[in-house]
Amino acid sequence: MSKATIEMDKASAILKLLGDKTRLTMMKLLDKHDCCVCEFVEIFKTSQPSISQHIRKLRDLGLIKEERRGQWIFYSMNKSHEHYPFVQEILKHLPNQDDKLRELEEQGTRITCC
Amino acid sequence: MSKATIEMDKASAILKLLGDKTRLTMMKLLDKHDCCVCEFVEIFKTSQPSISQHIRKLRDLGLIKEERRGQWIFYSMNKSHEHYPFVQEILKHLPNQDDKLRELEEQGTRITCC
DNA sequence: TAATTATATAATGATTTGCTTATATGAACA
DNA sequence: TGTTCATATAAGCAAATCATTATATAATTA
Repeated sequence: MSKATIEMDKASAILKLLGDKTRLTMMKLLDKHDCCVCEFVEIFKTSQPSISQHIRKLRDLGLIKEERRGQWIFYSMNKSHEHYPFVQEILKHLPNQDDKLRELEEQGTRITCC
Repeated sequence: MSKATIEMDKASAILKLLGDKTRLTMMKLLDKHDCCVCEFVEIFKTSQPSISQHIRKLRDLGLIKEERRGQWIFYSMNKSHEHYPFVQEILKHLPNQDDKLRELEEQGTRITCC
């Protein structure tokens, strides 16, 4: 029997995390691309600890996965999360954020770092 | 031309409001029923000012409408809000909350008040 | 093995949030 | 017209949030 609905506690916790512009943009990006911390630092023009803390919240809820590749740690959407369909539905309504990654590529920042 | 996506600022602001269990439940209820403040006070077992403040936030973003009916002020979903489809999509994933209103009816609280 | 790079965690502080109590407003009714 | 009822607003406070700086950890490279 498939899970049609989410408990209210779970739903509000997820929405709370997505209710921050930085995290919401991260999630939109992660839905299509794996990213590492240094890329987010570049994109959001903020400190590395700040990014790490946003990531931790998303990871604590299991929404994203972590994978070390050598020196770097890559994050990706956890598409097998119980409530990924819910998250995906939300992300679908948001404008594509790929321009942010394209900027990095143009700067060479993407390649340099990861 | 229909608006397919929401600006990130707008989306995160909406999600932030929905990221609170009380407001999320209110919205789920309001999607099907008009309610007045006193009903919410009963349902959420909290103070009237607390409910009023949650309502104000939802109203400030234009997500709900206010209508005075004599002594009472009724709130309802603003279904013509630019981003109502987005909100509705989210609410669709949540469990029905009608039992909360049914309880009020059984207590007589719903009828008494409104 | 020492220095560097990428990231996480800890500690701190300013801001925001969400509640509470107290008070104001506005309609209804006796 | 004064009292009551429903709601809003104001003020105050504790807890949560989000950034920052400082430090720790773990892999890489010289």
